[in-house]
Amino acid sequence: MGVNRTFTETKTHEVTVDVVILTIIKNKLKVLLLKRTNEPFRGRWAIPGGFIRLSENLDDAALRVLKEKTNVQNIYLEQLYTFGDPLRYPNTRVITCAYFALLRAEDINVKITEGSIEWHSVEKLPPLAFDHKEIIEYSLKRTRERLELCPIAFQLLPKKFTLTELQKSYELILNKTLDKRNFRKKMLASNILIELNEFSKAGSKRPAALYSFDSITLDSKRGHFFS
Amino acid sequence: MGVNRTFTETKTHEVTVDVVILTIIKNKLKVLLLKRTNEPFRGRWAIPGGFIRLSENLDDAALRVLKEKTNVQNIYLEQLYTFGDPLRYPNTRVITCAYFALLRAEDINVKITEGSIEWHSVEKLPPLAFDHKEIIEYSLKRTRERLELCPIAFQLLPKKFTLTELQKSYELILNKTLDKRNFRKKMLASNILIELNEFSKAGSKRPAALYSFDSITLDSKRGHFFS
DNA sequence: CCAAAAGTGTTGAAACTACACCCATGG
DNA sequence: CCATGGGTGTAGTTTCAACACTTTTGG
Repeated sequence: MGVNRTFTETKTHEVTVDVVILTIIKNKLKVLLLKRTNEPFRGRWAIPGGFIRLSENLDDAALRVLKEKTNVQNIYLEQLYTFGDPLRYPNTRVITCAYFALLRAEDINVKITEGSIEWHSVEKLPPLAFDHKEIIEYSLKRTRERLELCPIAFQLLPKKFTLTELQKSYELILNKTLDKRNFRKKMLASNILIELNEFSKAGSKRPAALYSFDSITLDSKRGHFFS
Repeated sequence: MGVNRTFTETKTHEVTVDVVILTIIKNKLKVLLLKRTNEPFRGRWAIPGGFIRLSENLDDAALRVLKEKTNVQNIYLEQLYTFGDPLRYPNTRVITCAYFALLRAEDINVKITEGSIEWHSVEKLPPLAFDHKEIIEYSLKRTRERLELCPIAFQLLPKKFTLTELQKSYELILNKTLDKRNFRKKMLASNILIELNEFSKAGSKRPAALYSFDSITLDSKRGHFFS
């Protein structure tokens, strides 16, 4: 099959889950990377992953990996794609079922130990182990597609946020600037925002109105957004 | 993990590909099913599948399964989702990477041996092995989503087709009726159809204009349709 | 009083929906 | 000549893109 490595067909596959964990920190879209301590690719950065236990389903395996690394639950988690090129992993056949997760920086409950687990800006990734660059890029593409259908950007924002922050998160994900008036019009028209009667003054001069997401409306629209 | 079956953690997973093969026959959306000759689920209908060879990537494995059953190549084939519930397969842990394929009935080059390999209408499926009902339903959902973005319905039609046939294929996939004038307007405006100067008289009274797809335009729009 | 971000409306273009009748042919 | 499916256009609505100035506050 065009592969210049021989395999014993009696040998079996190994199966892992890998999770692309995305968040926004300081106005940058970031991905969580671990520095590998084992061969292969010892010393390279990689997205977190692990073997799937025989008794757990794939979503549970991804949640477990996520929880181990970030200690968060209850976030947006979606199966991304399964990568199974025979050469993606040296010497062994490892098929990985990749997931991606979006979470709020404020919810992350883990010590970022400089040098072994770090957030990296998605637009300047270090050299990565295996095919993890491809996996991260695909997760960004998928996130963009999702965002155009449903407002998953929530998942990246604090519970109370300004419209400018929401717009910034859209712009970071879609990697383009949006028109402020059109953006606000569309968001407010969608009826998924609750205007809190609170104001943020952080960083700005004029206080900005805070909003949160209407989880009830959102649930009722789930069928519409997520089909 | 909420599973009332015990597994030896040293045991390893098996990994298969399963392929949902869809076509249109006699104005019905059909899926290819095989009658299982082995346990488990001996005698039940199932979608074609097989183990992934250590030296082949997932797409190649799906293509191989497809070719074995239908002897066609060069069709629309897309990875669907990976199903890995520990209880989906009795006694063994089998993770399956599901694909779906769309193909023209006229291209299918295989003896449909009544009773062991058959086309079944998707709206009245027989009892199926494993989680194959779920897999088929998910493939229909995905096909609908794709169709709203790009005209993959081509893949189900003969090379020359009438606009009515094209509309019927949309209606079968989307499971709703469409307005004839709006449909034709939109299709013709998209510039992906070539009007052949030929006419079909099959089945109808007035001859209908035949069209084919403009593969050049289609390729150049691939970025637009498929992103 | 000035810098900086918040906030706000209108207009034109494009896309979509709804809707009803005549046409060409085979039998 | 009639039954059958093929073929066509318009008007109202909604959605989207483009675009610039005023307001509020902190310093």
